[in-house]
Amino acid sequence: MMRRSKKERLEAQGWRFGTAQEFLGLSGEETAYVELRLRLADSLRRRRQKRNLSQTDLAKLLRSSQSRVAKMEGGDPSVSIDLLIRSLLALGASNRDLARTISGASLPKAS
Amino acid sequence: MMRRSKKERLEAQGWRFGTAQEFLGLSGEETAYVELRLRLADSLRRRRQKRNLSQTDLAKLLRSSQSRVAKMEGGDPSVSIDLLIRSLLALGASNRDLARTISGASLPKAS
DNA sequence: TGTCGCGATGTCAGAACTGACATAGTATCG
DNA sequence: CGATACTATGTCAGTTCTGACATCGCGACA
Repeated sequence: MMRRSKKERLEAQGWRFGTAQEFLGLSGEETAYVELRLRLADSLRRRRQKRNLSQTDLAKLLRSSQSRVAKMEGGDPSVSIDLLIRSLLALGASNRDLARTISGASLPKAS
Repeated sequence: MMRRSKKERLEAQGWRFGTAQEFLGLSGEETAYVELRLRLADSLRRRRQKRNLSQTDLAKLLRSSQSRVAKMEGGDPSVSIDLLIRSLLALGASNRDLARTISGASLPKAS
């Protein structure tokens, strides 16, 4: 499939945010996908922290595990967007919230 | 996991749109998830049709199969949001487009 | 120093998803 | 009536994702 290129792996786990096309040639569609993942990941971490939950707490809430939460927040390529979205919803995000995050409004002022 | 309840199956494949909480008791989070899937599915079909592509054409474009495209558009529970999003991106949707779709702006005037 | 809480990373068995194939149901056109 | 084009549905082997577990690093605190 088109999924899971070495490029993406690098991009996603190397460093979280670089905003853009970076130095490797990804098609617009691929960058959009990667950025989407990272935005959701960021949003998840933020929501969790705002609630003063540890990753372990959140894991319990999601019926998942601390390690997976860490991977979600870290933008690990082994995490699907599905899982990110379900987690955000579980944290009380609305569809509108998701939309905001996805379109890039989620990083208004970093920490 | 929280995924794939019989309810969802029914909801998702029974009939496409009912807009709301329907008669089965889904939590807000669950409905949001289901609606999200359906919105993306609808959006995909619309984009494909706007381009005058058959499901087979789109399948080729996505390097997938006609049957999977049919399932994507039909909101089949066996299709992940991941795949829907990747497909929409492949059809040229931007993150902003996705956001619009997700927040519900995607059904302005049906067919 | 020890240990406690928190987060990151690697691994793996089991669950979920995917492409492909077969097949069936429509509608349109000679 | 075929034949053709398009979509829907079921199945399944191969791939990907997921939860759980183990382990490591780091800072705080006594």
